[in-house]
Amino acid sequence: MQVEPDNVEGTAAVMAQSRGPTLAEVARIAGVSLMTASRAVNNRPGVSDEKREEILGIADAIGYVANRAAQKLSGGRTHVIGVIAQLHTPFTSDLVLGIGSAARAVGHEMLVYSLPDEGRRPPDSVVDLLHQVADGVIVILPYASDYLTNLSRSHIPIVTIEAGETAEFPTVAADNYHGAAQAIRHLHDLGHRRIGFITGNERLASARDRHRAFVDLRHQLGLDADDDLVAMGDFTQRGGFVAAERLMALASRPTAIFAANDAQALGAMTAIRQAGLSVPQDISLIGFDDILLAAQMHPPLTTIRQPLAQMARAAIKLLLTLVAKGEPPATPITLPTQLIVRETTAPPRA
Amino acid sequence: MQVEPDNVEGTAAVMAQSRGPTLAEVARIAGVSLMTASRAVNNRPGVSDEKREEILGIADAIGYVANRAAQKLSGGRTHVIGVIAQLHTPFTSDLVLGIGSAARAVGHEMLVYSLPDEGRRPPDSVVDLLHQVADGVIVILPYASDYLTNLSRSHIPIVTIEAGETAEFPTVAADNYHGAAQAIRHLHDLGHRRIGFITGNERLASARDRHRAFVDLRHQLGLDADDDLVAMGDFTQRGGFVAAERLMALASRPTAIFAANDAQALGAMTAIRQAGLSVPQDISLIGFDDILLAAQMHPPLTTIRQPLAQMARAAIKLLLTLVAKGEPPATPITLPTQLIVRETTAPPRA
DNA sequence: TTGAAAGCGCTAACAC
DNA sequence: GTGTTAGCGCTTTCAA
Repeated sequence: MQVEPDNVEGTAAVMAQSRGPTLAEVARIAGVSLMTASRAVNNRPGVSDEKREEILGIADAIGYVANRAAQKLSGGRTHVIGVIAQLHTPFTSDLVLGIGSAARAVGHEMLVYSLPDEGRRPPDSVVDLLHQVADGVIVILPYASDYLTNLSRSHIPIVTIEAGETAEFPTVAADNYHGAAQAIRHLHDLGHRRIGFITGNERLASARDRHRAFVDLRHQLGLDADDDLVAMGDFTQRGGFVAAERLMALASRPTAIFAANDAQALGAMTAIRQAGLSVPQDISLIGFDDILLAAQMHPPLTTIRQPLAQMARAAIKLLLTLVAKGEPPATPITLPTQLIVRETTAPPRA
Repeated sequence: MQVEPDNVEGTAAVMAQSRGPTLAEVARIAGVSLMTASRAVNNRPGVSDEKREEILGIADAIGYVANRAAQKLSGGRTHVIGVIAQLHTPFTSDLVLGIGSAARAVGHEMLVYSLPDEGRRPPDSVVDLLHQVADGVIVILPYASDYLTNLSRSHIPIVTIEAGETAEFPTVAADNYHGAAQAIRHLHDLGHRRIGFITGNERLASARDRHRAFVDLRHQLGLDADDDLVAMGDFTQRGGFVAAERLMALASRPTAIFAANDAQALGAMTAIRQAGLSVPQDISLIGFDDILLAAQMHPPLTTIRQPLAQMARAAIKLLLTLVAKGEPPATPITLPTQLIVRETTAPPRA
């Protein structure tokens, strides 16, 4: 059952190229030059309205579909945007969907390259691959990987979502610091004074910002500040599980836990239950992201919502501007978060 | 905050084309012709071993990356395969990841087009778009959409996973009939005699096969056969919720429910709980697919596993063969399923 | 085993 | 407003 590509290709024979109608045909039928047809089809100036309409009609009639490979090759715009993301991660894949909608809303299509699992090194040329068909690329930084360094070589229009170690590219992100602050304040308002924190993958700025907010707020609000209350996570569900286990094993357990993202909150939920406790009666739990799943858990998860749709739109806008003007990266765009209170947080036991 | 693409493009100015090294450069440095370089790089016969190695070395040294758009345009192979799928659906997105791995395992890359939500009509030209860069396309049929009809026009190498209404393309699928039979047998073995069924979206062959198995087995095993016990679903979580609500409202409730997929089982779980019952004490629940989430639910879901990795490999193999030989579609490939017993099934209450 | 010529479908640049 | 020319980077012929 092993596929042997070389073998298969060795037999290459028929190669159904099946090319459809081309611009040349449209032009021929319309009795105009290639360029006039091109201008009409691409909605550009330089064609009389009547001719334009006629050409468009013909194109539609014979089912003309622009060949993006050819457009790209000749230096044109394809109206395709590429996205590089790790589809395994819930927040990331939700975000990809949002980018797709945002792209379509402005007349572009989206093509996605799914980064392989961690550990397997992503091919260096992925950005090139996407750029060979897309006008620009949006990179949703993976939870782990020094991927950005590879990217910085290429001079391709790139926008990142969630900055990593370095910030060499135009970036869109949620206000992670204030979002995390919202979470802590919510727990504090409910009466919690002993709050545990599960960190994210601190190679990402988002994780570091959330951590920083936790430390700052804990101090500002005068909460218990044992080092034990901070457990290292990595943004994965498994990481959240392990970290929460450690928190549960503490002599003096926290009455609430803030997980740096929803995936970890999910893992924490399992650990809490395995310790024979229940949420929110024994332990309150709050996450970050508001992934689709958060509302569907039992009980539904209280969390900090990242403005996914807004982030997607902002990233697209940034990218399109970059593609068009080749402008230097503006300052990072930061979007506000929102506290979503569901059923995993409650006042602490008396 | 609205993006106006035309506006943006109007300002087009710099357009950083940033092209990297080309084959021509490799050839020039190596002191050979373009064709020799091409043959060497593509691992094809017609080049002496020493020349080949030298050329490969140079290509590597100057960071040559093949331009797939150009390859495609001139009728060559790009070693990219395209996937069209609805990323919203858990099983589908799991499968996409599997296809990615399978593709990489045989030296190909995968590019994904995510079909927009139902209701919004997918652009007809998506297959063309993908085919303009990929050698062939794998279509994971969406839970709803007469998408296939649009596809049949194009003469592009296409393999589908999960057949829909028609079966015009080479297809890979799990053995839905026997998988569903496994589910019913499992419940029967536990002692259940009154089993509810939540159908899938019956526009897909997979849903119809599972339904057929339910009806057949129910008869063979002499189970209760009220019409009420079959509730229509659509493969979505919401659909499962609504269908289960109906089953819960029955005067004579089933003691077990078979949901045609895991997403619906998730929805059913919520409905069962809202009816004040618990799984599996009051009602046993079994799903189909074994999505990643199934094992992470509380309690973990008993289900029928589709052989995802195998399906992915088979689809890739089929596609590559099709691309190379242009052979007529072989008979559909059917892969066996597996019963995964977790914690949502138990003997009925005495 | 190697190379030269032609062209894939399109657009930028420059005519008119 | 319209057309012509050239060429993107590669691979297919076909010839040596």
